[in-house]
Amino acid sequence: MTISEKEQARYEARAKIAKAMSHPSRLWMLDQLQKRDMCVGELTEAVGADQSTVSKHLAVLKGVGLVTVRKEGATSYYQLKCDCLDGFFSCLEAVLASDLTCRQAALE
Amino acid sequence: MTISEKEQARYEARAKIAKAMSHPSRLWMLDQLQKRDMCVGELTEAVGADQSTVSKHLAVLKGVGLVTVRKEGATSYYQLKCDCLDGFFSCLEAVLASDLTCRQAALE
DNA sequence: TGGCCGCTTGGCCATATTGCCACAATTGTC
DNA sequence: GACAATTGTGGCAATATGGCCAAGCGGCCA
Repeated sequence: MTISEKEQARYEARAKIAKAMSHPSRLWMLDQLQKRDMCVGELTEAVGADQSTVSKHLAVLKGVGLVTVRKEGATSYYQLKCDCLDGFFSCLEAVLASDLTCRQAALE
Repeated sequence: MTISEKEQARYEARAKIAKAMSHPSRLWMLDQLQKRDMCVGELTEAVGADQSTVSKHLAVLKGVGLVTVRKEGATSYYQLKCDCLDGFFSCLEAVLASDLTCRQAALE
C-alpha cells in the first residue's frame, strides 16, 4: 500500500490546521474566542506574553482560516470562524483521560 | 483576566497531544490504525519514509498515549488507544471546507 | 553459535518554531 | 500637525522538529 498524491495533500492540509492549533496559547485563545470576539490587547493581557507574540499567534490562526479579523478603529477584533472546536477539544480530553487512567493502572 | 496555573497546565497538556497529531504522516497513520492494528514495516512501506523515521513518529504517538504497542516476536503491532478521532478529523475537515468556500468567495 | 529480520536508539544536520525587542503603520484625539 | 493608543513586521537567538545514516538490541531459525 502506498499513499496517493491526492491523499498526501489532504493529510498535509489537515496537519497544517492541527499544527496551528497545537500551541497552548493558541489553543487557549481559540477556546476564549468561542465565547466572544476579543481584541489583541485583551488576549495579550490574559496570555501574559509580548503583544507582538500574541499578534503572530493570531496571524497563524488566521493563516489557516480558523479566525477572521474585524477592525474597529485602531483595534482588531478576532472572531472564531468555525463552530467545530467541541469535537476537537473533547478528543483531546478523551486522550488525556484515557492516558491518565492508563498511567494509574500501571502503578499498581 | 489572566490564565491560572492550573488552566495553563491543562492547555499545555492538550497542546502536547494536538502537536503529536499535527504531522501528515502521523495523521495518516492514526487514520489507518482506526481500521486495524499495523506493524512498523507496513506503515513504513506505505508512508515511504525511512523505517527509523516511522519508528520515531510512532514513539511520539505512544508518548502522548494515543497508541499502544503489542509485541509478537520481533514485530511490533501498534494499536489505536482512543476512539475519538472522528471528532478530531471532522473538525479539521470543517475548517478546510469553510476556508475553501471563503477563498472562493474572495475571488468574486 | 552465527546470521538474518524487525525494530529502536543515538548522532548529526537542515529547517522550522517561538519569543522578545525595536520599529513601522494606522487610527483617533487634541 | 503632534501625540498617544493599538496593532503588525522585521530581525535575532534559543530551542524544537524532522529526516537520514549507522549502530544496537532481541527474537527467530538453521
